[in-house]
Amino acid sequence: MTSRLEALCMEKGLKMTGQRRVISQVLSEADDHPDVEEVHRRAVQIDPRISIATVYRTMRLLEDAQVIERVDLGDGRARYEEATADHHHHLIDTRTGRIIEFASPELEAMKERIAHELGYKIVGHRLEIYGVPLDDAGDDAQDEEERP
Amino acid sequence: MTSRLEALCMEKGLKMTGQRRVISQVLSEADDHPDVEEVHRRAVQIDPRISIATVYRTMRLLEDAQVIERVDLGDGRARYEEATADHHHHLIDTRTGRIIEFASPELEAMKERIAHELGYKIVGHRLEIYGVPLDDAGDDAQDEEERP
DNA sequence: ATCATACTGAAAACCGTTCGCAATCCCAGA
DNA sequence: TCTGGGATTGCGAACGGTTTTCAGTATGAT
Repeated sequence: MTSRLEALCMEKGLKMTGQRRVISQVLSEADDHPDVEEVHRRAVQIDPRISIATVYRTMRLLEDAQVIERVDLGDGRARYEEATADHHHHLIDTRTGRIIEFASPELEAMKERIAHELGYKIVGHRLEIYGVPLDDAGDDAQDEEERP
Repeated sequence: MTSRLEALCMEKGLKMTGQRRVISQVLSEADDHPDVEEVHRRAVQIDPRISIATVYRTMRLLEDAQVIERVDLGDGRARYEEATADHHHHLIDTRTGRIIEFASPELEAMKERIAHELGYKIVGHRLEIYGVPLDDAGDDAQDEEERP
């Protein structure tokens, strides 16, 4: 069965090897933001003969083909998500590591305006919010020592 | 002569060694966002016997003491700036690498609101805008291939 | 001045990522 | 369907930024 991303790859004219098929499948099924190691872990479960180097190479390939997008969440390793048309950003739950995506047209407009005021045209941007759930934010939220 | 940051370090009760004094001086005089290697380069000019390991250690120390702040501009290495009371963000000129700081109370409020709507309390956040100058944005700005 | 303690330099270890190379695979063309 | 040759792979080595180890040194409280 050909996965969503595999179809996309073929559309883009990428040579479809067994490894790329497996990685595409893994990424199609992922609903989180896995890093390379995690993608490899999942890929190996489908076909044990996939090396981490190939995962690295394939992620870069898919990124260049704009099939996936790299997300730098400041934890020192690259994470990935499927490429989407709309710009969105991430709220990271510092307690659990959960990542919540959100979009805000107003925010986009405001950034656009700020850049313009500074004499610049935006070619890219990223916003990350680190937070703790409101309900249990009372205890150690104040001196939560994060190194984002 | 004791530099601004050196005074701050003493206030915080940090043991002031020769190396820390020099690094504090370098950071006090910096008006840009140097990475560790750059700080080391400048420090060595004042006292050649400072090792890069000490710079790494001192930067971490000063960061933990909230004397300086680490800025991750997505270029794979840590950059630093003096800690400030107000939250500000960075606009990076992708042509020249120039970094422009800016602050926007409205932006802060909007982020606060967004996080709140998602049920979160903000403990940290960062926004980076990558852009090109408006005046010469016409040529290759469209397909500027950045990997931020 | 003394001394325990914290700090330093140098080199090795680390971690995520990329590269070099020989072996292997994919697929356009026959 | 078979084949040839460029693209892709696995492995291990290399890489760049950062941290650590360890023996030697400097600091500042006494």
